[in-house]
Amino acid sequence: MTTLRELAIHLGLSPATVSRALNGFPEVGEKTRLRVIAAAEQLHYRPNSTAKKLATGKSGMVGIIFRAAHNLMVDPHFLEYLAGLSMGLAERELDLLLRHAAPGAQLNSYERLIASGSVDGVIVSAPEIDDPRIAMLTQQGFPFVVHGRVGDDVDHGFYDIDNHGAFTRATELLVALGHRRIAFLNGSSGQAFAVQREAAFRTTLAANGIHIPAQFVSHSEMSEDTGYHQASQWLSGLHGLPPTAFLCSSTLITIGVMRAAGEAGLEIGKDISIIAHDDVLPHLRAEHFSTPLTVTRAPIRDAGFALADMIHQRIDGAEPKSLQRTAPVDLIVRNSTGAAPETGGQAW
Amino acid sequence: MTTLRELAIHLGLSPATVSRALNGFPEVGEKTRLRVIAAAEQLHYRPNSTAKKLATGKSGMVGIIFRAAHNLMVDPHFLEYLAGLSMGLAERELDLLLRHAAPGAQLNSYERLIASGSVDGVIVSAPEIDDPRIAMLTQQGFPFVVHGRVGDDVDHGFYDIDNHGAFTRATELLVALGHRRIAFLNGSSGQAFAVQREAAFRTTLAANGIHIPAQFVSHSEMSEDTGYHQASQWLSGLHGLPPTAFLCSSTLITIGVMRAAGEAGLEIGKDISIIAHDDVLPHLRAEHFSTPLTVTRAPIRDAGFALADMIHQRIDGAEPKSLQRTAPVDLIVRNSTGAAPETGGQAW
DNA sequence: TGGAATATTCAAACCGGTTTAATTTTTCTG
DNA sequence: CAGAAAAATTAAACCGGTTTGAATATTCCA
Repeated sequence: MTTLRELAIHLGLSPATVSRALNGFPEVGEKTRLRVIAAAEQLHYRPNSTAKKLATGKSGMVGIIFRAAHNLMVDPHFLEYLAGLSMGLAERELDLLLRHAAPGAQLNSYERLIASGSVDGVIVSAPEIDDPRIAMLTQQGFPFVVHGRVGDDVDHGFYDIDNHGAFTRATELLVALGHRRIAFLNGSSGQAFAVQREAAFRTTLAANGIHIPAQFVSHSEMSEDTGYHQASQWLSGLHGLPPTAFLCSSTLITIGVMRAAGEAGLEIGKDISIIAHDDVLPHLRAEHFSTPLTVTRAPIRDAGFALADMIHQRIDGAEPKSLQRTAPVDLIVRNSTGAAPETGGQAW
Repeated sequence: MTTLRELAIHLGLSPATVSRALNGFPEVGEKTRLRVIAAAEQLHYRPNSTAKKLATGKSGMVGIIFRAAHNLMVDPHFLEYLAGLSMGLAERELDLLLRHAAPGAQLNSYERLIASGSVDGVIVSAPEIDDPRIAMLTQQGFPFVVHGRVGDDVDHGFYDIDNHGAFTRATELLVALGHRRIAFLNGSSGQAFAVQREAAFRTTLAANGIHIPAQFVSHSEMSEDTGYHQASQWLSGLHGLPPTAFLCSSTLITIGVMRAAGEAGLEIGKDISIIAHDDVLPHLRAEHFSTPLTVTRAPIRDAGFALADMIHQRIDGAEPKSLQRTAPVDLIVRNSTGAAPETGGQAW
């Protein structure tokens, strides 16, 4: 490994000039700069990133805590998100520091990460409404951006999709199709997005004079399993008349719902309608399901990409308030929705 | 941010002693050590990781290049793998540096990563048979381990599953069930694992006197889409008699195959048999498919976990040859396999 | 109690860059 | 061509730790 000093000696220059030449400072003579660059190239000189970090005080890294545990399923959406994030960061010459922390150790893990100076900024994912991580980061004044919105007037950067608009339109569509018994399979109750979606759902139904009993709104981790079990239970009719429509917070849940519907002998789009929110997992394309799904669509990869830009700007001193973005969501009608069956007229 | 120097002044000690006290060196007096630790605690002292890295020459990080591109699907297996890796690394106080690089820029990206001194070691994923990354890393003498085996007698650490054994047994099962027309949906032809699996497949068939025409072995990215298209084509009969059994290199491919079979009106496990390799994606459980799948099973998360230990040992100077492990694979028979239909007796 | 052996502590160099302040070289002006 | 201004270069300090080699305290033994 060639060091800057060696390179300087080789050129008969001082380290200071070499450093400046390589970093494009204007006070270096043009002929000198070319000489330095050529020599650096020839000797395969690569500045030691650690030394650079120490001297500049910038680590060139953005941290993200990977919430996982031995028996915990990791959310596949996270990968798409990570893809967007790492691509966006790479374009800005930033690296991603990925550290694992068990669910209970999240806050402490963020604290240690920033106190050690390993990263210039962090990304907060899957925030809850009064997320302690956000409180801590705000209090410390450390650069961060959030994936998701936890309030209308916050002092940090965030990227979110228009959950309210999306779930309002989805609910309106079902109502327009004559559905009166609509069950909602939502994400975990603490999650900010789940709260927004449920508010949109309830508001829209209330505006149409429809009441949904509490037991027909479920909150759980979004997986095929939970979708299957919840839908099976509802369709069994043991807890009241079965729903005629399902609103699902993810396509993963929907696979389970479709399995349950299939076992119950129901035809999707006819006996039962389904709308899912599609974060766009490339290997799980809602348009290719046995019944192509009606969805509210917003690629989660875009979120990662946008957040990469935001954290970069934030690190460079941009005002948090200027880094708040809510992306629109498309409602795409396909075959999984249809008019409510005649037997569906009776409300809960 | 408290620095070591400040802490030393506060204690009336030299930085050297404080450093030693905190790092557990034996030459520090016991009472001094306690005093230092208490003060560090009280002043919330956290050693600056960058400075530590520069002084020790160890970055405490392991690099991995994330192969992605704007229009490129990222393999969902990668997330499970990453989960295992980051958990294993966290246990060893190592962080993961994740950097994106487009498919064509992989080698250069690895070179820059190691030349900059950002990481102490790297993980090589999805190797091909004569992988230039492996050649480069070997030549540079840089610590690395590989996920997958590229040869029988190599000089680097690796973790692989017993692809040969798994696909031998899977093929034997199909043959024993009377199948003579077995199609194979394999991974991309360059991939090391795909080569191993195909060798096992062909060897086993040859031992049983069965010949499979080249067009019934496909090589592609493993997704639902490719599985669907390939299986549809084969089942159409345009390219020869349709297969009576499918061997699939992933459960993702299998979803597509099942869709194609459904559209062709075939009952899985009766009209047609399927065996998949299951890397165990928690949100896509083969035992929960509409027809529970017969699989060769090896959780890919285990690979990440094992590789974390290996790269740690390698960084600490372990011999590469001592870090080579091949994990066994279970064959689990469920409902997607059955006796070949009478019409299936004719070989290709 | 003196001197050697042992246990602690410290000053200073070092890791490999960046950056400030000072110095030397070159160019411009009268 | 002298002197001032501008351009180019450098020495040295610095980022915040670790580590070597020397110095100081303490303990041990005769």
